[in-house]
Amino acid sequence: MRVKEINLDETDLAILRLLQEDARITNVALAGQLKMAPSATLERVRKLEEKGMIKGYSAIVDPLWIDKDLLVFIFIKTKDSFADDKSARLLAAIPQVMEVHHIAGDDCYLIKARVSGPTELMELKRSRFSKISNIISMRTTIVLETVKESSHISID
Amino acid sequence: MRVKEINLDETDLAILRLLQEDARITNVALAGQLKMAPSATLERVRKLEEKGMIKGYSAIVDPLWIDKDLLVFIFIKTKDSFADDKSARLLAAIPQVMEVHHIAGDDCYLIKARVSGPTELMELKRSRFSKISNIISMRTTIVLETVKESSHISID
DNA sequence: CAAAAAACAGAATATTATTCTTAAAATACC
DNA sequence: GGTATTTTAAGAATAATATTCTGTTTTTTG
Repeated sequence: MRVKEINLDETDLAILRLLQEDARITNVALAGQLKMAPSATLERVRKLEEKGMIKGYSAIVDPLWIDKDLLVFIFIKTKDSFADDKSARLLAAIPQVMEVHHIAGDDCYLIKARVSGPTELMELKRSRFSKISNIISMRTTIVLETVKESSHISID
Repeated sequence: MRVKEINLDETDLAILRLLQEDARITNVALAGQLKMAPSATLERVRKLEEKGMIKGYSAIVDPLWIDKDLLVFIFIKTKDSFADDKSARLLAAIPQVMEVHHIAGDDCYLIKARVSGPTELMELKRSRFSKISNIISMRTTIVLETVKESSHISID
């Protein structure tokens, strides 16, 4: 069931595609790609931002350059009741934690985190995760190699 | 063992932080934040881009607005030899597939994908994944709720 | 230490962003 | 269907920023 009324037209979708590809494209270039006047595309982008369809813009930084070589996925089981996301919020507040998903199945949450290596990973678990009293168990999956890592959502 | 020589100074790191937060910040505002002249920050950003520390810039689109409500993580086991990433490349080429990680453990790959719902998920498995002959098994984890999803890497 | 390279600052120039106004298109209402 | 209203687009004018260039300062190298 649709939560949000879908009223994006094909031009809006094209704008989203182009901005996912290059958030720093000039408005003039964007207008050129869409065969529109710059003031019209500017207004469209403004609207997409204001209404929350575009939540922001981010630089894609190569993790190797900033000493964050190790990517891990951590499955966490907590004592939280289903209506309570206190642990999730605590997890989300940890800087190394990039993603917190409430998942179906035995475990409660799937965490994606980036650290510099095993040392920081152990420190993360000992000093940050273990402070969250509702955590019952943790299971870590180590990423050996990343073939694709994109925040790009495919727009039909 | 460091693969890349780390020679980013504190100003470079500050630039990366600011651009992760808002990729569309004007160079003038960036320079203002760093108490530098705009031409100096422009040159710095150019260099970070050229050398690959910044791989690009992306708009963060709210998936709900583009009918991609369902987020799944799929564990895939393949017959690939360790030196062969053919399946991974085929998986990475599928538009709905956002991430492909080679992981340690029983399964070979962890996939992150976004689809509109169970129907598209089944279609993805039947029509795209099953075309990859080396896939032995698939195990899907459904995300019920996302508490945090950021591409933001914490820079110390 | 001297020379070379890298980084910075500031001015000038080019380009783009933004605002405003008007026109056109789409939607809503009767 | 016709009319009124709203939304969207286009284009001109203005403001702001991006970019280039030059000279100076700082850092690195031998």
